[in-house]
Amino acid sequence: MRSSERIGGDIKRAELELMTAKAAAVRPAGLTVPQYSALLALSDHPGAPAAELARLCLVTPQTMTTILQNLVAMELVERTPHQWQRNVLENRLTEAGYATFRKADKGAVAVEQKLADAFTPEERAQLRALLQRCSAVLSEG
Amino acid sequence: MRSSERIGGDIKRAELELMTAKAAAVRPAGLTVPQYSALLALSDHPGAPAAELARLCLVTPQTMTTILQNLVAMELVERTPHQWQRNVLENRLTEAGYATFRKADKGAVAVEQKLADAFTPEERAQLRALLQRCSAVLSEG
DNA sequence: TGACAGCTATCAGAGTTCTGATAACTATCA
DNA sequence: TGATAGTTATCAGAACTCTGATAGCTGTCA
Repeated sequence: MRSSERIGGDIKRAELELMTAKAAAVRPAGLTVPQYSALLALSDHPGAPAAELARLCLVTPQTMTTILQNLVAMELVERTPHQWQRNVLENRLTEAGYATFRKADKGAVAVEQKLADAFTPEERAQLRALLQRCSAVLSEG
Repeated sequence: MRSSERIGGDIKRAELELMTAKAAAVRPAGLTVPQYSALLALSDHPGAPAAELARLCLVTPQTMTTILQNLVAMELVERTPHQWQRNVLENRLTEAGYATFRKADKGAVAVEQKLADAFTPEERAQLRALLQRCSAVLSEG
């Protein structure tokens, strides 16, 4: 099997370009892409524990802990003990965190919009269906 | 724009599953995916300097240096000064490096084959064309 | 009540990846 | 010859990411 016949390379390259474009889009807000992803998840799930944010962002809990530590240091996120379960820490956006997220989100949405505009609705549905089949096949075994 | 409408998420998820599957495939050989990628590039380009391997693997030279350092420590790669240009270091697979690469490559190729088999030739061409359009659009601006 | 599974969090260690800055060599061109 | 551009390599710092191991809490079920 020659490299030129491998689908994986095309997926990787597209993901790489996506990350590069998104990184450039959220950098003016002072964020990295994983930090933006965490803020996005947090804006949709206020008070979610780190483990839940990790599932939403497709990373491990350890990774999310690292990301949250940096966001707390930047005073964009607050971690407070859960009212009932003392073992759980609730995460919430601060005022500054919400403002920073909105600024970064404009850039990130622009990237997604640019990507979406490159396809007809039919092509878009086709691409997503094919990608979802990739995910399904790969996660089988 | 809702998250469910974003193409980026599908690309990311597919790439994530691909990395997970490949990681599992090359782990028995004692390699990580980036290490395998470096060995693959090296097997096609014996003696290539780190900068060229970095371009082939779509990473920065600094990253490739880190990867090569680990591979040298594992005695899978040898770095020798270039005969003419003293500034350049040539990288070559050792015997053990070649053996390890072949073992890992079997697993990696199996993953690619499984992925390819999930599509008809027409679908495969379609998917690759759509992904390449993604890359092109994203790297424009 | 006690054992167990499943959730939470965290520490430790390693590998990958980037940006930014620095240095040295080669080749070209004024 | 000397300046410039384009290579190469590397150091320093930071962020992200994983595996593996440990510990506490909650709920269920025997």
